[in-house]
Parts: sequence; C-alpha cells; structure tokens
Amino acid sequence: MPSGEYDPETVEQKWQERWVDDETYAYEGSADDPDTAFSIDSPPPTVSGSLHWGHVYGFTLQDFVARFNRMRGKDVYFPFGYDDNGIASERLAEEELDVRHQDYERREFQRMTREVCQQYEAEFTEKMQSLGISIDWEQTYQTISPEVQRISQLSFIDLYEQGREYRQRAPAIWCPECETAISQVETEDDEQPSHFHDIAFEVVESENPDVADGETFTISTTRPELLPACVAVFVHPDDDENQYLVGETARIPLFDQEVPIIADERVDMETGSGIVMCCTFGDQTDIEWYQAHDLDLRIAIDESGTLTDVAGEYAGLSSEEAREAIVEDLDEAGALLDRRSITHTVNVHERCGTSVEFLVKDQWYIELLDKREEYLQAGREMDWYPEKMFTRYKNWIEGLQWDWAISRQRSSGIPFPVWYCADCEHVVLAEKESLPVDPLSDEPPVDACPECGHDEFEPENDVFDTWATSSLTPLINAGWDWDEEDGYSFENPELYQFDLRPQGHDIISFWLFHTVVKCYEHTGEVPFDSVMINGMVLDENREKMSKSKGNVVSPDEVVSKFPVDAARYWAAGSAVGDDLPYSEKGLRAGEKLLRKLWNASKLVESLTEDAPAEFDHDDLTQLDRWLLAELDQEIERVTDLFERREFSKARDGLRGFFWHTFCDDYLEIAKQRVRENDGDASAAYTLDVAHRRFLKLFSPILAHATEELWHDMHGERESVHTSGWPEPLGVEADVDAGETAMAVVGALRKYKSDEQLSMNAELDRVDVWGDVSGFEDDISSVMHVRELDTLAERPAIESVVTGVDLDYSLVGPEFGSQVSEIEAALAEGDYETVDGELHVAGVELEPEMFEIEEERQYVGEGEMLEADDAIVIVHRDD
RNA sequence: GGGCUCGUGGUCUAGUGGUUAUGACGCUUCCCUUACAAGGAAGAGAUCGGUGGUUCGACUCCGCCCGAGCCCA
Repeated sequence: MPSGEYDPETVEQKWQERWVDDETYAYEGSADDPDTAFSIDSPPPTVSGSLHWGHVYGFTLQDFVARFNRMRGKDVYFPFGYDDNGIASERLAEEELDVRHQDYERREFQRMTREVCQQYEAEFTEKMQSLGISIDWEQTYQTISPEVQRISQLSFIDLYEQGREYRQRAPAIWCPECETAISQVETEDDEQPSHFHDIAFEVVESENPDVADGETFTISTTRPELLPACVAVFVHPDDDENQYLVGETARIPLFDQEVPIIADERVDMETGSGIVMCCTFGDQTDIEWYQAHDLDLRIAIDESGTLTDVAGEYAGLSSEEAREAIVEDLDEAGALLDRRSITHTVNVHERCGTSVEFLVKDQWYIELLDKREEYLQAGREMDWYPEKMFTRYKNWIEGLQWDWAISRQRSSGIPFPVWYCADCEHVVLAEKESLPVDPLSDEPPVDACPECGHDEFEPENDVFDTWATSSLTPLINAGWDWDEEDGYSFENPELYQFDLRPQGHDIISFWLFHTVVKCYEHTGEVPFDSVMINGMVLDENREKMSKSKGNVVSPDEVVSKFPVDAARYWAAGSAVGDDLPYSEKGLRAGEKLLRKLWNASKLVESLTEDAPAEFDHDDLTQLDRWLLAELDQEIERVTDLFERREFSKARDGLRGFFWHTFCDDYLEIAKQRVRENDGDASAAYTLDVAHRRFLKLFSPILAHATEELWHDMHGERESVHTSGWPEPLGVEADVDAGETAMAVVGALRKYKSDEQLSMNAELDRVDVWGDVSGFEDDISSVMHVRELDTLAERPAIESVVTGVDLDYSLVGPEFGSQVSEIEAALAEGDYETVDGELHVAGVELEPEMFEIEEERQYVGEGEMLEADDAIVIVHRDD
C-alpha cells in the first residue's frame, strides 16, 4: 500500500534489480511471424570509460518505443552491443597492461584487449541497468569477439564474390602520427599558424617572344618541403596577367625538375600570386589535378612523414626538418622572395590532430558510386522519425565523391582474410568455413597459386576500418552466417528487417549509411523499417557540452540527484530529432509529476478498498461514465502519439489530463461520493479502473513509479510493462453535459476565489441554465451548494450586441476582396439581420458565416457567472 | 563557401493560410480544502528575429537580411 512520501531511490533500485533477475524483458523468440517480433538495432557504444548523455538520451528514446511496443503485445528484441573493436579499446588495453600492441601477435593482443574490456563492459551494463532501459541482457555481443570477426570477414568475402570490392593503388588520406590510412570523414579542419613562402620559379627557355630569357614568376606555398614532389604549375584561365605562361615549362628551384604550366579553373586566384604548384600530393586538389591532367607521380614523403630519395639530399629528413632546410637553401639561392606568418585551415586527423598527408597505397575499396540511386531508394523505403532527417542522408549520398576505403594500416583490428600470390599478386581468400582467420598467423587455403602455380604467398597486413564491422550490427543481431548447406542465412530471420534503428543525427552520414549499404548488399533487403534520429544533449544554455568549455554535466551526477523516472520524463520533452537542452527545471517537473502520481494513488487506494471487481458500465453514474469516456479518448490520443513517436506531446497531454481532468475535476468529486455514500461502488470501481489505465499509459515513460504502484496497489504479479496496453472501453456517456458540468464547477471555483471564499465555503443556492443533467449532485457536493436548481428558461438577461464575428474560412473564399468593405461596415454598425441572414455592405451572409457577439448583463437577483455555454446564478443569503 | 535545421511572453515550448496564439517554469494576488502548500484558484506578461512580397487574410507560403546550431567543403 503506498504511504508516506515517494521514495524513488529505494523503489527504482529495487525494480531495476528485479527486472534483470526476472528477465522481464526477455525476448521470447517463439513466434516465427516477423509481425509479432519488434526488433531494435542500436549502434553499440564504444566501451571505454564512461557513459555520456548521447547514450542515455538515445537509449531512453528507444526504451519508450520498446516499452510501448511490448505493451502492445509485441515480442520485443532489445539487445545490447559493446563496441570494443577500435583504437579506443586498443589504447585502453595498452595503458592498463602497460604493453605495446606491436609486441604481440595480433590474435594474442586481441585476447588481452577482450579481457581488459570486460570490466568496462560490466560497468556499462550496470549503468544501463540503473537507467531502467528495458534491454534483454541475455542478448549481448562484443564487436571484438571471434563471432563478430567471423561475420566481418564473411561480409568481406561475400562482397568480393559479388564484385563489389576492388583493390587499387590510389591516393589515400594518411595520418603520419598514427601511421594509418583514414577515411575522409575522420578528418576535420583546423586553423593553424603557418608561413607563406613566395618562391621564384624559372621559366625554361622558350620560343615564345612574350617570355624573356631567365624570366621568373612567383608561387606562394605553405609547404616548401613539397618542392621535390612538384609535378605541374597551374594558372587560372581567367588570369589574364599570367596567361602567357600557359603551355610553357617551369624549372623547380633546388631540384631542377621541369614541369608543365597548365590552365585550370580550380586555381584560387585570390591566394598568393594566383599561380600555384601541384605536388604529389599536397591536398585534395592536387589529387584531382593528378587525375584530370594525367600528371606524373613524385612521391617525396613516405608513411612516416620522412622524405624519400626523390628529395635528393633532403632524403631521410622529417617533413619539418626538410622544410627548414629547404627554406634556408632557397634563401641562399636567392629564390626565396618572402616569408610571412599566416593562419590557414589544414586537414587534420580528428583523433590526434596531426595534419594529414596524401599517399599512394594499395587499398581495398567497396564500390558505392555506381549504386547511389539504389542506396537513395533504400533510404526512401525507411520511415524516418523525424521525416526531415532523410534530407541529410540524401545530401550525403548526392555529395559522395569517393568509394569507401576499408583498409586500415594498423597492427590491431579485424584482419582481411586475404593472401596474395608472391609472384603474380593473385588474390587468395580464406575458406568461409574456417573464418575467422588471421593471415599473419594462418596459412592460406591453397598450396599453390591457382593462377600461376607459384607456391609462396604474402599475407595481407591491413585490417578493416571499424565502420566495416560497425555497419554489420543488424546481421550480428539476427545471427547471420554461412554454411555449406544453406549458404548465407539468419539464425533468427524474423528479426530482419529491424523495426527500429536509432541514430544520433551527427552520424547519419556514415554509420547509418554504411549499415544500409552493407546489409542491403548482403541480403537484398533494406535493413530497417524505421529510423529514429535523436538530437544532441546540450547544456542549460543550449550550447554543446564539451570538456574544454567545462559545461559537461554527467548522467551519473544527474541520476544521483534526481529520480531516473524524472530524467526519463525530461528526455521525453523534446521532439524526436531536436536537440535536448539539459534542464534542472525539466527534471524538477518530472519529480513533481511523480509526487502527484504517488499522492493521487494514495488517495485512490484509500477510496477503493471495497471497490467491486466487476460493475455493469450501464449502471455507472453519469460522472463515472463521463470520466471513462474521456479516458477512452485520451487513450486513443496517447496511442496515436506513441505510434508516431511524438513522446513530448504524449507526455504533456497525458500529464495534463491526469492532473487536471482526473485529479482536479473527477477525483475531487469522487472522493466525497465515496466518503459520503458508504463506499459508492460506482465511483470506487471507476477509480480502480481508471487508475490501472493511467499506470499503463504512464509506464513507458515513468517506468519505475508505475511498476511500484501497480504491484503495491493492484496486487499484480506480472509487471505493468507486460500487462498490455489499454484499449478503449467504449463507455457511453454524455460528454457534453459532463464538460458543461465541469465548466460550472470551474465558474463556481473562480467565483469563490474572486470573493475570497475558501473552496469548501457553503453556497446557499445556485441556479444553472444549461445541460448538466446527471451531474447536479456532483456539482453540489464538490462546490458545497445547499440547493442547486436547473432553470428551464434562460434567465432574464439583457443582451447588448457588441459586434459581429465572421467565420473567415467561409467568408473569405466567398467574398474575397469585399471582406475589407464588410469589416468596415460592421465596425460602423452599418448592418442588419434579416431572417437569420446578415445584410451588410450590399451583400447577404448565410447564418453559418457569422455569429452575433453579445455581452450579457444579468438584471435579476443573485450574481451571474458564465460557464462556457451555461449560465450560473449564485444566490447568497447574507 | 555549399547544404540542412532553428529563431513564438523573462525562460523553455505547442501550433498552423482564417475567432481572442498552446502549455510549462518563473512572477503577482488569494485560499492550510483530512492525497499533495513541492497543492489549488485567479491574474499580469508576446506587434510570433528583421524586412519586402504572394493573398480578401501570413506566426504559417515565397524572396532577401540578421542571429544560433549541425553536417560538408
């Protein structure tokens, strides 16, 4: 029995433990029908350190969907993945064990990483459970596990066999610090101080009379160390001043290679001298030029950022050392015209902040560009919550310029299951049944090259980009595998396609997109029925939380200060897809609702001790039927909103209905009826029924408090979360009369408030004109009216016409530009009504087009109140 | 530089071509009413970022400008 004050700390922890112990949220898996299963594929969070708001918010929104669907009778599959296949966990293991991954065999190091991650996984599990997320803890996976490695390698082989993958020597974005290739999306811009160097280039002797012997021109560069890599010089076609150079040949100072001077629109005329050198490779444009003009390759910088033999005497220097040396020598040679400090934007690796290089490497690619239209169509087939987020997916695909590079030159990660013939470079794949393999430790499946018969093989050193694995979570969750008999198939085919994919809006472009591509190619089916995009959690001032700003509020901190249910209430407060600002006010509002629910429940409990379990709905009083009918409407509304994932509206509407209609209007009356009418079976029954229904409706959001009350008050064994969503009862009621009655009560409350009377002050006599039939006693009892009469006749009032109110939605289309004339005439009072029609400004308006506004003045005894359509007259004897 | 999103009382927020623009928090006044004063009742407070246009009518649609954010260059 609920008593005293609500104690969320005890209650929440109790239920969190019991839900896990009882496996309340276990996926039954007995149904084969995909319509009965409701499957969720959450992007697994990186397991290193602590849970942040992005996780909490995203998972809480998913939990609303999961709980709602579970209540609706769905068999919900809500798994959890730990992403520990990546640099973060690698670093974690190295730190924790004080080792270097290079010192271990890849497989051995991964085993060690798995062990280190276990404790972090346990911590994550505990935190997720302490947030009351209804995850099935029997359904978990680690992205570093051998099972997931097997799926990743199967995925590679499947795509290779479908001809969707290729290996190419191609420019790769390279981080010299991490010594790995990275993808375009792993780079970011950074403003850095640098120097602009004006360098004189000599024009090679020419037949052209416009070019003087020994003529020079100036190029400006921030990277003089790339001079040995220079393969061309570019001039903008609109650059009249320098146009005479086009077609000539330039000689590079210090290095003396001769390069063509070419016109191209990609030159930025505003920067430096407007003449620019093109190197292998300084930036993205250099690559474009290399491809467009079929230029030479002069690779002057290697993987570690060291200069190569191409740089002659500078070979072996780091690029910084080489820069200083070259600048010095240029100066000596008289070719350095100027050197000045600037800040400019450079491309850096987002993880370490090092400026990236462009290298030419052998890389594996997944082909994307040829199927852009198909992937766009796949995106269209999913339901987007909110719909507008589809645009981001669309823009991303339309802007794609590169296929997807999946090679990473790292020593740890999931290896490519590939060997190459040492002689002819023929690709040898691992056998599918033997996966996972590591070519560095395992032998290839053939003794001799099927192509040339050579018997030596080179293992592929590279590992997969982590996205190549992260994009497989639907396949991991549904148990995708291969065997001789069935080929590729699912262990749990009913889960695929997944009903819900949650995703932060910042990573739609790669995580979601890549997942759609991979799964679509493997199964021929779009992996998700719907995508739900969550916004970012901002601080109280709507600014992004960041460690450098010091405005980070941790979830732990909040949950230790506020009930989890209050945090869930707050999380339901933004439209899906919008950012969610951290808000103590929001949390306190949640706490208030919990308190209200608790206190109201205490009262309901005290009133329903003798409530009958059954009661013929036709025999309920008007008021009780009215409440249940209103509740029916609310159920329909809330159901619809939950289906559309408009949690904020569902929350606010339900809160308002519970607080005002149920507590303020109904409960105030019902408590007196039960107390005064010896238990009042009709009211007690209604309270009991309504209260159960409220708990169900609130349960997806206020998961803990509703569970506590459900068990405590209604003695149920089963969890409220599996008790079934309420269906409308279909109770017949005079809803209009009920609403009029509530308006009358409201008018009387206002009267008492205005007259500074207490709410339980007695009123001698009240006359009501208006249909409140069946509610008379309810009004009298709650407002303490001694004698309540309903008037057959409208009380004598003087009506003063104050104006005419037009229905513009009818008048506008009908009369168009005459509307302003009509309005002017009405304002003048220049109109008359004839047989219900309004004659004004030379036109006649039908009765439905207007309403005569009247102010009513009561001239009889007592005081007149207006309550919607009803009129209330209060008589006081004093 | 390009794309997308968003600017509504002091703060947060609903809303959409057509009455008096929703609600919450805060504020003011009143009320201790045996579930809850962390409650209840009432009230004040907004020319809907700015500016042009379309329209009989714009918070809503369109253009431009200003401001904030995200993604991509």
